[in-house]
Amino acid sequence: MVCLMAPRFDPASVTPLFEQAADYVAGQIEVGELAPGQKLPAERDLADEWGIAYQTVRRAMRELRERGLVVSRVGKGTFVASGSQPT
Amino acid sequence: MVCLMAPRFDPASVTPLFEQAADYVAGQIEVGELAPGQKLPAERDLADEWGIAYQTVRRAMRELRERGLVVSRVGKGTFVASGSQPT
DNA sequence: GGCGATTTGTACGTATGTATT
DNA sequence: CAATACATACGTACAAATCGC
Repeated sequence: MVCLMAPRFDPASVTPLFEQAADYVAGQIEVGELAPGQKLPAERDLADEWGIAYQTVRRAMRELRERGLVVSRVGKGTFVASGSQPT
Repeated sequence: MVCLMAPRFDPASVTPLFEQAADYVAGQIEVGELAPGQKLPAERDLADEWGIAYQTVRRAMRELRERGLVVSRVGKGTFVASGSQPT
């Protein structure tokens, strides 16, 4: 099971929460903590675990999708994209 | 067959729809209109009858489950919990 | 055992309203 | 005013369990 421990995002930071969240996941992928094909927790679960709003997680995931780092499918989940490895 | 007439929930109210729905069912149980062991209509049917979204009914049912008023089983349905009577 | 219908459960996608900064 | 964030609600797709045939 993928964990993605609570990374304590900072609401007071100049970088917005959705950016912090996206960068955090991107980092986990780069480091290899999240492997291609691996399923992420549900967005609403992440919202709960991270203590931020669902729509903020949505936006973070949108960022990651646009960067090609993850792929989402309705009814299935969000997965680390194939070819998102640190070479 | 259990009916649970359309109670005309108010989308403009400060109390959210899922809360209104949960309170409505809870009231029916308290009054004895719904007896322990009795099967509720399917969640999607309730959504239709009440004119609200399935996921909103889901959340109302979640509330009721957390209050111990109903029990749900996959493939079977949702039932009024034993010990949910008005004493 | 298989198949279809029923029903709850899970999950992403989208829209809107409100509050705060 | 605009961007961010939160909460609610609706829509849709996919999944698993149960039951009757």
